[in-house]
Amino acid sequence: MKRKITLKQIAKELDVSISTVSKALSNSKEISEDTTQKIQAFAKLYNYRPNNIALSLKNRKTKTIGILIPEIVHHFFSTVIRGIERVANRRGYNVIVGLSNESFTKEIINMELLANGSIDGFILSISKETLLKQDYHHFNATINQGIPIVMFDRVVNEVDCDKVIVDDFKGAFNAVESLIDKNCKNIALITTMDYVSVGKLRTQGYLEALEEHKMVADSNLILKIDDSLDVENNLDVLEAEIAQFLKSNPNIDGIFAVNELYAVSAMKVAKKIGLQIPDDIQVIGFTDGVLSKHASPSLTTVSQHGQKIGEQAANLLIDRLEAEDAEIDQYFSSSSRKPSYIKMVIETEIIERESTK
Amino acid sequence: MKRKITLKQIAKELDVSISTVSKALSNSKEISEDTTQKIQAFAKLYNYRPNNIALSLKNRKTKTIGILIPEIVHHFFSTVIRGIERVANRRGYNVIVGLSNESFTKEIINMELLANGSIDGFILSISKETLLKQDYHHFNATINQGIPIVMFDRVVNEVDCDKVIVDDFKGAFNAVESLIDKNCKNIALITTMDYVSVGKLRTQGYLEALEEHKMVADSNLILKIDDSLDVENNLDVLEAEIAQFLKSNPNIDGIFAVNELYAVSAMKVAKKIGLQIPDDIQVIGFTDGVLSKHASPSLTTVSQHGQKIGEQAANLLIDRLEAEDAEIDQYFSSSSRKPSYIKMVIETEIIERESTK
DNA sequence: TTGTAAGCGTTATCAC
DNA sequence: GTGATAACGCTTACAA
Repeated sequence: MKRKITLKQIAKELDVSISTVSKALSNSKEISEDTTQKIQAFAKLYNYRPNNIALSLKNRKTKTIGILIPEIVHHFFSTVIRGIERVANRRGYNVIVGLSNESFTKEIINMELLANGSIDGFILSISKETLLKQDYHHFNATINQGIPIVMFDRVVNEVDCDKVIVDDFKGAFNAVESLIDKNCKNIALITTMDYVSVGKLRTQGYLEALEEHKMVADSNLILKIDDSLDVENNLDVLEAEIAQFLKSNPNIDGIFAVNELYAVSAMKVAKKIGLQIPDDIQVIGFTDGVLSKHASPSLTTVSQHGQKIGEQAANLLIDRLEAEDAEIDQYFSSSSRKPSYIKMVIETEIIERESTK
Repeated sequence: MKRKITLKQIAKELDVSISTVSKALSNSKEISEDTTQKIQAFAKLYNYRPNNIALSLKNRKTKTIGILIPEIVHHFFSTVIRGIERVANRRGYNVIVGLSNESFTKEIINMELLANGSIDGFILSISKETLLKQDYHHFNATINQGIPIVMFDRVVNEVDCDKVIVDDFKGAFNAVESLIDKNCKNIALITTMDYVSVGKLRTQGYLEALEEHKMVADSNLILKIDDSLDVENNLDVLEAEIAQFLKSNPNIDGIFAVNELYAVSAMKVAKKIGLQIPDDIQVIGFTDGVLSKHASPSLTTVSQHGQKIGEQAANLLIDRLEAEDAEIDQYFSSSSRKPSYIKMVIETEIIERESTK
């Protein structure tokens, strides 16, 4: 077993100094043609690669991005990671992943762990518990330490940083409007509790669309799912709730659900109680995942373009990191004026499938 | 913006030496009660945290695991990551993710990138292109450098390392046997090309089960999908192929598919051509993902327990990493005898749902 | 009880 | 053209 070779060892073998080796390998013209040749050949032979950790320590930057998300077994989030990874890789960065598992404490622990030198900046989406607690001090603390953050999807005004979001409001608005266009008269909403900002915004989009079209919002047609039920693993509970809801509102002829699972479950229940989709009832979901594509009938959805979100977030973060560098080079000071942050909105798009006419 | 504080700064502020600070913070009893108190208070006030990178350099270990997988937008792989992250975190490790995107070259690049000091060991699943090329030198090179690897799911005999696999053969065998028990007489197989080892093993399980029950395998009943078609994004092609297959073999009354997508697509097609599931035709898939759970009818599958795979892989890797440490401590040499590797088999389990009787 | 110094692997500055 | 030295932040013999 041959451990990785270091500059020191090369220097010793070739009987030159470490700095000569270092310079030769970076093609410095301070070093003679001859020695450079010799050293490079030797290095190649022994497959020399500079040690990342040493470089990180020296340069005070790690060239790695910390991703902090609530959950990874999740189509949207993993799509975002793929986007981040893609541009990170292209721009010479690595990606280190932490999962908060929707927990406030785990979010903080993970954050502090990575902030101690392991990463140059964060891309994150806030955990539900944090949103509920409305305690964002750890984000601000991190930013104050000089570690930039880019938030995506679940973002919050209380933290001053770059953000990438989808237009949840407009996405929902368009979805509901499209149901109206398709002649739905009694459009139901299946949503989450309000503290999840995206749920809230989508609800608002729903309400606004109705209003815009002079339709009265009926609170009976709004079903708020208590997701503390861990619905993902209690499908029966979810379906029972929806069944109850549909039965007590037989006039419903359109459903807008704020996520894929709710939409698919609604279709399932609707079929069970004998409704034809899309003839008796039309359904649109939010988030374009595997479920939508493969459900039967396949589900019309509002696509969030997760990969694009990830790509934009990564570009935003890396741009900022590299701008910092430039600034330090130029002014020998990074503590100058307060930076202004960007809020980037990714357009949603309705993907028409079989669940609507 | 206050950058993170270092030992040096604390030392200067408190007018003591760096080593005194270091010792005080680690509660060394070399240092007087008094100074320890003072230093710890100060450190707490300024929220001192040791710099990970410096520690990594000093200790020559990073306490981070490199995960290298073909794809992240994938239920199985993300489940495995979740498992890895869980135990890694518990045992004080971080997780850095690289995606090969099924490409040989990207796998190598990623591997070399991370192997230069960024990680202590790898957990990986081999890309399709690598399997096709059968070129595994980069894995062996990494291991020879003293960086341990744990492979999972897509593994290969040519590389000597710890492995965690599911019993693809037995899983398939059991699935087919269960179809036989449920009175299927003409069981079809929908599988991948042979170079994907898991596809091959599952195919063997299918054949063996038939044989064991004195049923003759009919090559007409085996459909091999050419996944260079990028079937995931060409559902129509896939469904057309399956439709063709089912129509030309109307006697099929049971289907075993080596993945979820094939199974769900088969159900869709079957329904379209008027077959009742499970009455006319029963279906079992492999890999228990979201699709299976939410398909209608919901799909009976062979569950792979991805999270458990991840957990075992992480434990295996960390055990080995920490065993190395102990060895070095004991013998001042790690180049002793050749280690023996473990191949851990995770049992599969059939999850009965509506697609079988 | 405290401090000095070496070392982890690099690069950059400066001297020879 | 080459090499010594310092520095990145930390730990740990070893000296004082």
